[in-house]
Amino acid sequence: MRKNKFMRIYEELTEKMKDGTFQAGELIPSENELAAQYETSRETIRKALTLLSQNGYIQKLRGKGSVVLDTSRASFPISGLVSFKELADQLNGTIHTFVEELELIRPEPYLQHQLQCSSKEELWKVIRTRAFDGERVILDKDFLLRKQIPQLTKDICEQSIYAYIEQELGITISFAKKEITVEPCTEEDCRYLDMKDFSYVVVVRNYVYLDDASLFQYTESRHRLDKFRFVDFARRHTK
Amino acid sequence: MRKNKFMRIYEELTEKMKDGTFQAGELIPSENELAAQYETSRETIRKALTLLSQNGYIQKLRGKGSVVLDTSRASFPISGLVSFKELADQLNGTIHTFVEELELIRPEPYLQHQLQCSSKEELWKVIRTRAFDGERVILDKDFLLRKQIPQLTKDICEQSIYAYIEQELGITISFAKKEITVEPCTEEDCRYLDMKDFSYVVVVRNYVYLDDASLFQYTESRHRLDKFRFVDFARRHTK
DNA sequence: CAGTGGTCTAGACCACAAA
DNA sequence: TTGTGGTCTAGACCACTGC
Repeated sequence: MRKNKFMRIYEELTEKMKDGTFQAGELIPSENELAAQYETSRETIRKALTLLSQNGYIQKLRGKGSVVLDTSRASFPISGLVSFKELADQLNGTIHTFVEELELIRPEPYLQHQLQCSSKEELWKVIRTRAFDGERVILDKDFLLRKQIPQLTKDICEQSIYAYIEQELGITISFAKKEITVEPCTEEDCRYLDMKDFSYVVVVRNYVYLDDASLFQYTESRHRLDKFRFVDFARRHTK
Repeated sequence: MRKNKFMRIYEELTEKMKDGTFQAGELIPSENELAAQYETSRETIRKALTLLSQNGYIQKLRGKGSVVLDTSRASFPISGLVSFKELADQLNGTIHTFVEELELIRPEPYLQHQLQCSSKEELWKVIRTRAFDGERVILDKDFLLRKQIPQLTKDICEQSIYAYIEQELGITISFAKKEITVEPCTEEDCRYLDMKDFSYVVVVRNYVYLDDASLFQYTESRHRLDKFRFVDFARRHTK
């Protein structure tokens, strides 16, 4: 057995919701029934169902059962840790990524603060633009610690840095903090983006942490106003 | 005993992180130690620690322990389900809420779609503006189903609809979906807000669901560009 | 090696919903 | 009353960390 049991059950159940075995609005089998079906304990089933609930697939109702939620209606990126590539895959229009800059730098004070590192640390600085249907509307500025990512190439940046880090290097991203504001556009925005008459950009600042709780990437994603969209699915944990 | 044991432990531990008993960067006692201290089973301790981890207080490290994260740096609203009142309590400036409209309506097609209700359903329509330091910068439009909220008064709307619903009516809000976009301002925005020269607003659409998975509130919160800020803390559940 | 967190089990009792 | 999900227990074995 390669995977955790509860994860396997989680995946089998999501499959059944996608292929229509379980329809939105219906109840799935009870925890006891599932425990019997999968020949496991109820706590293990509960772990799988908790995951389903946290990811918006079901809603547990005490005394009644677990109802399947309508996920088709929303197609929300589940809980916001979504890379550009994943997003692009979901869309139709023609999308291109241009690597504008790729170099090693020493951080100035602003970056030292954002990345909580010293001025001696070497940093990868990657600037990319994203074009939808020929218009450059997103400017992505990534800063990564050299000590964790020894090598970075233009090719990798054109694909997905994220995928490279996780799949090739085997580094696991654990959590991220996002901050969204709207700010006047800078000279840099005007240089790289097709700003039209817009004089503001939506700035998404992303702080990415690893499994060992160390901060390792700071990303600034700057979007032209009219092309920005963010979806979030928030579930209550604490009463 | 009024509360769940794991919730009591969760709260005691958050206390210790706030009052400095546990410092950021340090390890908290191991699960076995905590189980002994609190005279409970390890699984119950694990439930409390899982909550702490999901809410950004600690990071669990296999083989090592659980380290306390630095929450002071961010002061993020935990996972995005934050009412205006909670936010206001955290800020310093003078803040006022004005109830501009409060009435019962029948939904037009757009609202029928957003709330998934029929045209015969009665709806509360509440329009409020929020002023920071004398400037009206947020326009909140709330739509609630009459059948769930029989009575609504100007007083309640001036305080917190959210608090009224949860505390007075005993209805529990379970989860919410958020959508953030930037849109040209409408005539309504100009009428109610001090728009200055801004011709766009940040629109946050909120779909609020109850414990029984029924949609019950649709809220549109419209912010002047320069006063908008959103913070999100996303943790990875699925591998 | 000992200690950590991650998973899993087979029970138990509870609060709640529906018939 | 029966069946549901929610909580809790006292064990067990595993994978990983650090010494």
